[in-house]
Amino acid sequence: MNLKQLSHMLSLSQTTVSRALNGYPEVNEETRRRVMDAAKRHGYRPNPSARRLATGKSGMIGYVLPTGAAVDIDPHFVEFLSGLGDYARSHELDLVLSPADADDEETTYRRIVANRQVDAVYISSPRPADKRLALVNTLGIPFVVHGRSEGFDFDYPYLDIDNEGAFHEAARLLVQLGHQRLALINGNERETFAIHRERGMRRALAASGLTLGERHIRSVAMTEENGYRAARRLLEDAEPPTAIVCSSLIMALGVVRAVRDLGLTIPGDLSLIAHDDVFPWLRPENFPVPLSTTRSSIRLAGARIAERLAARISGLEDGARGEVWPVDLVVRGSVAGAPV
Amino acid sequence: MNLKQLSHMLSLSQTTVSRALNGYPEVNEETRRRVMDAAKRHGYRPNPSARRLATGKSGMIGYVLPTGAAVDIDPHFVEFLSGLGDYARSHELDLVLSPADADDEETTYRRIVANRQVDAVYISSPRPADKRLALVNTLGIPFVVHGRSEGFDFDYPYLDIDNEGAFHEAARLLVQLGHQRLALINGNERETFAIHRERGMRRALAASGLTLGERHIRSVAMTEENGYRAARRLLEDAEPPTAIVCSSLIMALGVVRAVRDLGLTIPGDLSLIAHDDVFPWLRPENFPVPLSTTRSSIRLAGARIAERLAARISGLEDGARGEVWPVDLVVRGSVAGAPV
DNA sequence: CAAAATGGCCAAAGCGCTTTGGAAGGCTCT
DNA sequence: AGAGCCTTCCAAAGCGCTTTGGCCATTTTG
Repeated sequence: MNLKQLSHMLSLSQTTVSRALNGYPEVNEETRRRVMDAAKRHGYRPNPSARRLATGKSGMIGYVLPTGAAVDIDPHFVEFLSGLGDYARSHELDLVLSPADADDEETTYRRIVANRQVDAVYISSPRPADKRLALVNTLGIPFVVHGRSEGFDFDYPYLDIDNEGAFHEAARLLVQLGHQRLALINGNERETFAIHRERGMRRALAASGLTLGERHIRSVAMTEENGYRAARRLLEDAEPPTAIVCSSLIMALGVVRAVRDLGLTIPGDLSLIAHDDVFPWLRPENFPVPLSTTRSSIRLAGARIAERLAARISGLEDGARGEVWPVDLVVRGSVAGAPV
Repeated sequence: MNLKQLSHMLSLSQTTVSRALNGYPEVNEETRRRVMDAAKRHGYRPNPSARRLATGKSGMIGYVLPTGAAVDIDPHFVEFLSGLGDYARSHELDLVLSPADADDEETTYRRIVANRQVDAVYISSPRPADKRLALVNTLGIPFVVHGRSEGFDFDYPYLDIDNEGAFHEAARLLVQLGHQRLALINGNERETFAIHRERGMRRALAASGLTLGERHIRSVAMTEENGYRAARRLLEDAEPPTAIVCSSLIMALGVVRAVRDLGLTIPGDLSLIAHDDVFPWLRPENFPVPLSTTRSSIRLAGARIAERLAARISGLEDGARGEVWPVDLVVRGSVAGAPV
């Protein structure tokens, strides 16, 4: 059933039927009702390919997926996707993933924009002065960034959590509990979120005249193994930290293992706070010692980003509105006063 | 730059240029070269929307993503996606995720087929007599199943690992080490892979006159917490198992925690083998006691599925070829002879 | 009361490809 | 020499929508 057939059986022109269906004003309400009714009764659905060709709109949102033999997709991605799906499902919005060589995403961005394959894109894990941002900005496709970049002379729409504030609060608590030597096990130091977390922590320490020595920062990919290694190096140092703040739950698993291997205890010898993106399959309260966390659901962020992308596509949102979500600090058994 | 312009500047008809570009035989090799050359020089790329409208082919593969407030996307999905991307990247194949209400995926399947949004789909985590399989089979869209179903009177193309064999081998090893009471912590019992694993284990036990009691099987969603709970119930039983086979690394984390909480040790009091899908962020060799595993890279499976989907789209593969990959049994410190 | 504005509809021209149904020219073959 | 056959190319007809420009009848306006 296509438009031609439908309009013929209604004895109307394609124009009128099309307009009626798409809510244009220049059609009689009575006629519109007739059309709507017939369309529903015959299960008419406009052919998206044809509509795309005519309008240039695809009704899909895009994501360029960096891939490569040495590239692992972040497990957080799945949670983000759940959130995106939560929103997209009820709006018949599809998501197209375009795999790209991680060393050359630009080609792919250009392709999907030139081909008008998607109406909007989102960008995740941005870095300062991230090229992708500058690119999509000049390409003129609607987008929303999950996270923040830095060092641009233009504004852009984003959704980020208050990483700096979160780690500031975490460190502040530890300092108040008497800890003097704190350490940070961070994610990739080139990503903005990691920079912000470090900044927040430094700020909290500085407020009490403390500093974060180079030896007390480790920036690594977020795996259990890296968490373990980082913790070992920190704890086997001549001046080991008495508290660690850690950028992910998965790394925290490694930290806990290292602590155990060294015959230390949490929170007796070491206080630990980690950031929790809220995975259904790994929960901080179930750690051997319930883990204190800075918590922010990445799934909710996914849903919100989908919502904003949809809004930007339909013109309901414009401008460069940045949105920063506060982060909860949830205190559990893994923090205690500094050992004496 | 579109076909019209290109053909005009070559003083050729659109027909000829189109044919030259798409490798049809009825065009002079000399002309074809000229066309190819000009196309490359001017960076001509056929408009996919137009091509879609004309041919009905989209050049994309689809996946219906079950979502819902109570539905979590499997973290394995991300690894699978990495593999898919490994192949798709070099073939300019995009993946479109269509979020669907987990209780009604049929509507979405019908939509994407009716709309010709994708050229092929893949189906994951099938159950016996899975409705989706019957559906796509009748809808007539090319597909490949990741995993296997059961109880159909038609064959279908799939890629699966030898779950039954893997768990058979794992259990056989444990029996040979003298274990008499084995337990299984499985995934969702309604999914085929879980059924196969249980079957494999039962077969191994039966071969030695042993059985797997109802109390010694737990089927749960694969989270750390569920692994913990299942292990506690098993180990606090009047007749606790001396060995556990576990369907995922994440659940194994919970098992290890339970063992510890109960003051037991691995492998002294309990031998443990888990299935490893090969996550970059959690590796069995880094468990407190290196974990024995049945191992199969889900990422490689993703790449292979993408390859087969592409082959089916282009007609290089047809029929209902099923492909079953063997699974490695990797023995590490977590298994030992049964306690005396 | 003529002129202008409005409401409701339509025919046809795109959108940029692929594909059908020739057609022209050169060749071989009887 | 004419029929028949390749080879190589082309004009034009889709694919199924949206949108432009206009038409007619009715209503409003000065």
